[in-house]
Amino acid sequence: MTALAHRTPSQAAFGGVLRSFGLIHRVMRPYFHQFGLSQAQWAILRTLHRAATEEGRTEGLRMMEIGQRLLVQPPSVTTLVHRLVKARLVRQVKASTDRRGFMLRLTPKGEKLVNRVLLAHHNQIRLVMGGLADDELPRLHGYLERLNTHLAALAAKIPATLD
Amino acid sequence: MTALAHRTPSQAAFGGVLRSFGLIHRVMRPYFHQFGLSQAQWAILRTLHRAATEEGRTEGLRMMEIGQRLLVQPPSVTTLVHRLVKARLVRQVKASTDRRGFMLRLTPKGEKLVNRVLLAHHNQIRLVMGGLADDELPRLHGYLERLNTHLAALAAKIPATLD
DNA sequence: AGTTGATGTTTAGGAGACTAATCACTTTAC
DNA sequence: GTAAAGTGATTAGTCTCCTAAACATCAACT
Repeated sequence: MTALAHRTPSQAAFGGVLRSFGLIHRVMRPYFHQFGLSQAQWAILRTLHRAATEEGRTEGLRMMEIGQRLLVQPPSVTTLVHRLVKARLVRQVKASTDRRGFMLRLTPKGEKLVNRVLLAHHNQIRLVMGGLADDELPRLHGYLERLNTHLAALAAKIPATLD
Repeated sequence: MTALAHRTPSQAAFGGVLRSFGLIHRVMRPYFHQFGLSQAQWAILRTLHRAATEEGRTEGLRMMEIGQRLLVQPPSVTTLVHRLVKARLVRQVKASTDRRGFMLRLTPKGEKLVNRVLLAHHNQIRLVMGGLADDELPRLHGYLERLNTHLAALAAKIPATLD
């Protein structure tokens, strides 16, 4: 009918990101389920593992830090971590200097599970991203990185307008 | 420590998509909130509007069809639509031929709201995707389209293995 | 020392997503 | 024409995420 039926480049790319996420979620859910994990739970385990092995944060991470890295609010971290603690994959270590909070670390059981997942992860991610050629992946990543920098600035600005 | 700390191109691009989605969600939530909508509710209204105006589906869409288009399972559609019906934005029309289901259409109030959102939408999406130049957006979209085709094939294959 | 304010986490309540099971109808097959 | 299989939608129960409000502790100022 009208010529406005066509989507602009912005809208097409925007929709592409949303759809990619939805499809990735669909593919990754059964994968994580193999290990008895959800995507959100894996994200926390991986974050703790990375902090310990790649950043030397042997004392662990605070709840808040995890939330910031995963773009998730504190209450979400609370319940998620609570389940992981019950499953003996994560433990809370009292910080002697500040009795409000504590540090989160992987238990030996948690580390073992993370290593088991990591063994399969390389191939799984390659499978998921297999629609693109080796020289295209860095370009896609480059676009997304710049988009994400822009989005982070936008996201940081918006809550301030509600004051 | 180890050389394995670096992420592969697949992992970097994969993480980029997840982060883009998270940041987009953060930016779009308050935007939709202006109109009293959530992102999921808007997706349904927009889907019904597109079907009616661009596809000539004046009779409306079935619950199932909405779920398929939005990559969402039937129970999610049920509760979401129920709220929109209560808000008088959507109505269920009995299909005379099949008494199991019904067709969903926008009410006049719903159409008015969709048009009001669409007025702002162009600019909002441009703002969100503003981190990229005009000639980059189609390239990003191209990559995502091919990725999504690949992912859709993967997603279609996986549930079959559970039979 | 004692309020005041800032910070870290939890609680309460709600929306959106899922799976598995159920209900209501249609269609198919005997 | 009735039983069986299939299809459209809902219910029940769980998980993840949110905002707003409470709670607990720390820091700072008088």
